[in-house]
Amino acid sequence: MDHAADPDPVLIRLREGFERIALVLRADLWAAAGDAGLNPAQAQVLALLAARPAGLRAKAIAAHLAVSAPSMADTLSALERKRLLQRTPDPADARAVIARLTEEGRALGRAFASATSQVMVALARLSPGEQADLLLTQIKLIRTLQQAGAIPVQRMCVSCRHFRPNAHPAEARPHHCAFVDAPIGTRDLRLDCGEHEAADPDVQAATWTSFADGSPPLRAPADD
Amino acid sequence: MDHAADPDPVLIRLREGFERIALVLRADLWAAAGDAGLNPAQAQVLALLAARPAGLRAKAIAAHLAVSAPSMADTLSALERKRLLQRTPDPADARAVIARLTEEGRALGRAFASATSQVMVALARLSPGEQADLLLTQIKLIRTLQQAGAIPVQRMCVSCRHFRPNAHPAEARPHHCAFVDAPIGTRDLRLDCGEHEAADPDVQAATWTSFADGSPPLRAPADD
DNA sequence: GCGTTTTAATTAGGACTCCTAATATTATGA
DNA sequence: TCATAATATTAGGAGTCCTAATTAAAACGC
Repeated sequence: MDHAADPDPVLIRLREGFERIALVLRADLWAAAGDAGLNPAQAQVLALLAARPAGLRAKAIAAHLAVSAPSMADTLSALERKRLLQRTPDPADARAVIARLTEEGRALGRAFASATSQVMVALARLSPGEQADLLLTQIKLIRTLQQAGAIPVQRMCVSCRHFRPNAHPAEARPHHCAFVDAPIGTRDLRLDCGEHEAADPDVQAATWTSFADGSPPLRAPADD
Repeated sequence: MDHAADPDPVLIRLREGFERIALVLRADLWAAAGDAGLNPAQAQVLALLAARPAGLRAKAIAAHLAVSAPSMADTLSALERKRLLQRTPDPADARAVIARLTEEGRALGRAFASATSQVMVALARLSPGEQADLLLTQIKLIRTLQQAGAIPVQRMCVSCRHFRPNAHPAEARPHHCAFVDAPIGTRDLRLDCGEHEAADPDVQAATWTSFADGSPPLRAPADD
């Protein structure tokens, strides 16, 4: 397998930690989904699409949930059979289909997305500062994974054109969202915001530098 | 579902972050397992048992991987068919079965447990301090989940009778492992140590207090 | 403009996970 | 001792998940 230079042991431990937590997440998902007569794969699709009123292409859903397109076709068929989802042809591309939730599906998806789980109960016992640090670390990891092509582009604040890092230096909520025109702190940063609009690559890079370094914004705040 | 008082939004975001990372972990596992003609469930069993030379009961394996006993029986049968694992009756309890890896299974399991993954590549880009903080946070979460009964007891340093928190205050590696008789830093803390021996509950509680607060050890270091 | 290549989705086929319920067997305890 | 609990497995069934092959539409090259 990979005998070329064993990796730093701390990396293995951190991966193990994530794996342990992932097992609990999966168990939580079985519990929540099972109550509704579904399984984790179906629940994940509902939770994902609940935040996407316009729907998503089958291929994009597969990419977001890290399964193959045929696997996703199976799951979409199961959900359509259960009247929780509809597939319609994409007007912009006759090959593609767009999957949207029905009303019932949307209600279920929202419930899955906001349901309390055992992992959240454990997270609640961390201090607010630890929660903020953890969120920041997750954002860094997700950004790296995204840049490596391991996951599709996420709708995070840090890549949004409405995001103004360190617009209010030295305050508890140093950043700013120009869309809602409100200050935001580290704990408020979204991983999947419905209002996200990707900034230009150059702006994204500059925004990230400012965000990560705590330095003042590098660009004129006039493009909104 | 759970309409009683929506949870703190930051908890949902943190769970989402873990979910994103969990998807990558699963994809990594498919990739590694697929190369060996296995699937994630089988690879997880091999990785778990590779660290348990004495083997583990079927029920315990199921608990560790958060699946039902019949599901685990399926997976164990698949692995036995592939000659990667053997089931033998437990001499201490004629109802129980102990699963052990064959030589081939052990080699594969070790490879899975130490293989580099996309998540580890991303983790490597964090600073050493961030890695230490993240590991500490994971330990806190895992400990809480363990106390809540969401996961079985783990073989972590912080619950081991050989662990001496803050034995070397104000040093880079403040803790100490009496088994290997060496100082250990936060980054060295194990989540699953083969030499783990559970300390008495009272001692565990005192150890945790000292560890989490950074205060000196509360007990006489004479029980080893 | 028209063939070639690429892309999106699905079907086909098969291994296997995962569940609940039921069963056999052994341990535990009133 | 006899009922209860615990361990594992079998039975049955839904559904995930893969790769390979297929259909159809879009994009590209010249």
